[in-house]
Amino acid sequence: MTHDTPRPRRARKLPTTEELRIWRDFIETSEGLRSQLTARLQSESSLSSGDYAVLLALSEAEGHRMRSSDLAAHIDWERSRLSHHLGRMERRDLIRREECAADSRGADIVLTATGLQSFRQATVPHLSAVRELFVAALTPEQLTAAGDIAAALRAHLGSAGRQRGAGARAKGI
Amino acid sequence: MTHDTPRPRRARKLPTTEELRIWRDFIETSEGLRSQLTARLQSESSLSSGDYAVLLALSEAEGHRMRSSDLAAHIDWERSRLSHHLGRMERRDLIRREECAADSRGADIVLTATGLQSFRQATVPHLSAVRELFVAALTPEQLTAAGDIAAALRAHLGSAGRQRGAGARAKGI
DNA sequence: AGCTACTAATTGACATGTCAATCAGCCGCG
DNA sequence: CGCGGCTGATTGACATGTCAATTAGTAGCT
Repeated sequence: MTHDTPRPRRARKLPTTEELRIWRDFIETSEGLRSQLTARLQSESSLSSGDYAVLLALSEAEGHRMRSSDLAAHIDWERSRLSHHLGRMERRDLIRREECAADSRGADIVLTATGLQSFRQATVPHLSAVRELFVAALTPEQLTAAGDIAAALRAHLGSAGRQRGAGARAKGI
Repeated sequence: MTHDTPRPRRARKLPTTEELRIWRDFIETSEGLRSQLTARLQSESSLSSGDYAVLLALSEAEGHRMRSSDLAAHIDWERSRLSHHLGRMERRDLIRREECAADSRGADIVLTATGLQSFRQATVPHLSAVRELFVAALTPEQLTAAGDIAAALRAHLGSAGRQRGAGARAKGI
């Protein structure tokens, strides 16, 4: 008459077919959106969404310059990712690295004239693409709902997630 | 007192600040979700979401085998992407390539025993993660709304997008 | 000063994606 | 047949990401 763990009585509950369908629709659609936006940005301005995020942050920063760490925190990237990306952007003359006066370990990332110009040319087409592909596709109610859903998911991610490495990523698209 | 093109009256309409905020929330949150799911999958089964998509398709295929092209179409990947990925999966003994009897240009991709086992071990934890991070975060109304929003965006993408290369990508997460 | 611990940033190795080029085998048609 | 064009798949070059070192400089403590 033992009664220890007779049935698995699993803690894990699985989604229904319908829930799974919605999940797939949701995630695939947001992927599709992202890839469309990225492709347009690329073709209209030769910038990747990563480039855009970096340039946006720098263009808003005082003196068009920012410490590498601060930049990474601002756009929520890992530092090594940023470092690699800055290397590529520096080769294209979009940004420049300068020594940091305050802390000689640090690097100041500076927006170049070329970088600023590229960003300025990119921004209007990009924003209008956001409007066309996202905002215009939804009714006002749906748009509001999308905001609520994002907030709910994020709140949940913040509490339930976080256990495994990754947090919210990929700001600035 | 001239009145010629005093205002640009641009064809492009831009999103409002609020619309842009929702957009960013939406896209960043779905990125965060994706990265969480990917990280969990990785840590619980050493599979990437790409691996999972491929294994899922093969596990449902007749004879656990599929022509490379069909597989690519099924999961909506570019062929070269699939080819590279299959190379990596083959090295890990998750799949095997065999000559295709019908068309000797073709390749049959076959699920190995190892691959099937990995997939089977991954599926319950993965689905329960979907439930935990997505389904459980939303009210039933929000879940429905999420489905509607995805459908609306997808329909719009299908008509307005498509002009530039990329379509809906990244199935099977 | 000297030691230790912490922080900033980069680097290297490798996984993953895209695009263009290539290579081989199929097929229709003179 | 045989040739020109299409299709299936792979490849190479390179962009992008992640993770684990590594390098260099700062700071606190004795």
